[in-house]
Amino acid sequence: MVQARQTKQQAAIDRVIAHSARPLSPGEILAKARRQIPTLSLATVYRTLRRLEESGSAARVEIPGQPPRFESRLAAGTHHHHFVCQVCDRVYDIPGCARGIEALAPAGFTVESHEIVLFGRCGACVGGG
Amino acid sequence: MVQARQTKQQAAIDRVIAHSARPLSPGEILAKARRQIPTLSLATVYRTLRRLEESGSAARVEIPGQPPRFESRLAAGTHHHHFVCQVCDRVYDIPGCARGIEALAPAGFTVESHEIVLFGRCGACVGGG
DNA sequence: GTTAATGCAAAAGCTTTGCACGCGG
DNA sequence: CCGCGTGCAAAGCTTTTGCATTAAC
Repeated sequence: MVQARQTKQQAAIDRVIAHSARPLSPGEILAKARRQIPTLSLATVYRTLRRLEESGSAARVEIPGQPPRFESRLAAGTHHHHFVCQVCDRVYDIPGCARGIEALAPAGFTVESHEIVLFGRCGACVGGG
Repeated sequence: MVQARQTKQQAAIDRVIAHSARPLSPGEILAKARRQIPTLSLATVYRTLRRLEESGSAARVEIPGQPPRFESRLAAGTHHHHFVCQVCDRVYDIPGCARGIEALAPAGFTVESHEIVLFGRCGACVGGG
């Protein structure tokens, strides 16, 4: 059912996400993609992100208290979590995962997935007091 | 510094949160509090929630992908996390916490706080297939 | 009597959607 | 050519804010 057309807008958005080392918000994606396609609209960014998300090319990253961000599935790889620097506001990918975290669920509950977000100071901001 | 006036709106909102076993959204809080104060406005709910949050009486619970909810500090007690049932959409408090979770942070990073959300099926929904 | 808090409504973000046109296949 | 994808603008939602009034102290 891939009636998807390979438009340059979509390609540009895909490229922006793939090239980013960290999850980007729709606005950031728009700004970066407009360097390639100045007429790109925010609506198209949202529509394309939804499509990328559904097709599995991009993953939505929800940081509590912040607007949604998106990252490339390719760049992100597999299961991982996120670290939010409260100083520079950057969001980092964390490769590992806490084993046995599902044991936290009450008896009789079934855990299907989980989300872990660490807040603190990144390496660049720890030194800065 | 406490120039706060003890209004019945604030008291009602506080009561609603304190009596709830799970985090409530601003809209839910408004609906419940209006049973006591029919003229209560949503704006007041937001303003009061902000005050309660600042004073430490209430805590904001951010579930990724969902609007913010609020719970009572008193009811919630201390450090805990949340379980989101993907069937009935309820949010449960989880008493425990994964020890050593801060070790996930990259070297040189400082962790100040963290957020854990489990997704799955609650006890009531596991049986329902 | 002061003045913080409220209620209404308008405003401000962010995200979605309707519609006509253009481009991809 | 056919119709999906785009761009624009308007609509929807949630949250915030301005202002006059109300009520707490």
